[in-house]
Amino acid sequence: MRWTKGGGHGSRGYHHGNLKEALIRAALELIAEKGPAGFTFADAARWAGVSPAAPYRHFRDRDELLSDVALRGFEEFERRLTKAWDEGRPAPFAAFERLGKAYLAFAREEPAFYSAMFEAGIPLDASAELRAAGDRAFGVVRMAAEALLALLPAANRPPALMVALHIWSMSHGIASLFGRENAQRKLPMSAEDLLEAEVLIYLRGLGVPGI
Amino acid sequence: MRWTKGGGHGSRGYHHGNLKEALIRAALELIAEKGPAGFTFADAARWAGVSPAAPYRHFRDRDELLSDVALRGFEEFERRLTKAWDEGRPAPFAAFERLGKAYLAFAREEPAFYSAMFEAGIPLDASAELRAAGDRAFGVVRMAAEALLALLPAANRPPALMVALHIWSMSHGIASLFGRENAQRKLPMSAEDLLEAEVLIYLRGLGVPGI
DNA sequence: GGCGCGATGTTAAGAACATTTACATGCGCT
DNA sequence: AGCGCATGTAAATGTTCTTAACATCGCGCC
Repeated sequence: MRWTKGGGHGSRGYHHGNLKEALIRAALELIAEKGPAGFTFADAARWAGVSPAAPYRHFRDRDELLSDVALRGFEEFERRLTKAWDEGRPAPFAAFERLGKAYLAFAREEPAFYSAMFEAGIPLDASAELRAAGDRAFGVVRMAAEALLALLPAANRPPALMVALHIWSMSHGIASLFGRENAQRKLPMSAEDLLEAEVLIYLRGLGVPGI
Repeated sequence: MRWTKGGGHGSRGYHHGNLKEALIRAALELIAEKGPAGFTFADAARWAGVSPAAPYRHFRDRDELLSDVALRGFEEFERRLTKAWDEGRPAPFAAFERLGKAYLAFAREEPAFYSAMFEAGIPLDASAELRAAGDRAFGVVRMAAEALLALLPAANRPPALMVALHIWSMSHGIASLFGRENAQRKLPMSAEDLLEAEVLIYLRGLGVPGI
């Protein structure tokens, strides 16, 4: 019946055809509904329409499923950050602002991915793949930091790694405190504006020209 | 037998004497060991030496227990931040640095509290008490921000609330990404140094004199 | 002093979940 | 055609969640 490609979905036979993908989608649905702790292996199986034992053919346990979700999350995250950065066009500073907005947009639009990536307690080195994907995503921010620092005179140019970590921490702090529905606190401004102002002040502190 | 005060602990009769406190301590132990998702109501009961049904006399469900833990966490957090700030002595800037270090120290020394407060998915308005405690803790940062901004000429003085939110987001970002054992990433410097540098650059961007 | 009541714990029981084992199915390859 | 491996099911076991019925204790009141 070829589920893998083709889109149609009807009754199925003994075999599902693409259970692994279906389980990952189920996890995303369920995490989005009730948080990373709010879904069980059995839930995912039910959602996919298979028996409670079926998931064990694809994942050792719930954590491995979550880890796989996190992996795909980092990959999508990297795609979005890369697209937002767009190699620094038309100017590093404008691209940098897009990067921050993309970070927040990802947290808001893909809360299930974000939860699995940062809040589910999955250690980043659960697998080499996961760490590599996380590193690639961070690499985008680091590259952006380098491009921005190139605008500074070499004399007072701080380490790009440090600046990237700073930017990441600001974005992550705002996203996890104020970025989503279950935000911790009402704000007098949008999370986007709050982050933009924060980054702006920070860059002024670095002495980036034109700010 | 007076458990409530007295410290001694021996065999107990039918009643525990102070089960609610014991359950909260149990939750802290277990969260510290295995993360906020890594303990069950039954675990806590076992740890306290009572039957699995006993906790229901004190908490509606697991979330109410976690919420109580978070409440105490915010209270302790506020105490520590207040002590670190020490009314801005000897100078606002030095006190501000202590505040940041106290934030990270709390996340590192009380990971169970920190998890319950920020990562367990307990909404801040689970109870009015919880929100109030959270607001009081944030109030310390806000007060510190106001004191710092007083050093600026009134003309270019940004809103204290915004600055406090910025500081909070930096601290929280660093604490949750790099602050603890299960940190997401190896760092070329300590989390404390990373945060101090970040705040310094930010304050320079604000134009705080003497930085 | 004894009675009774409310608070606090226990036992017991049913449902849901996790996890393993033995079994069933069917796709793909020769 | 038929063999073999991957994939799914069924059933069984142990754990947890949650409620309901019962037990015990502390404490106020007469």
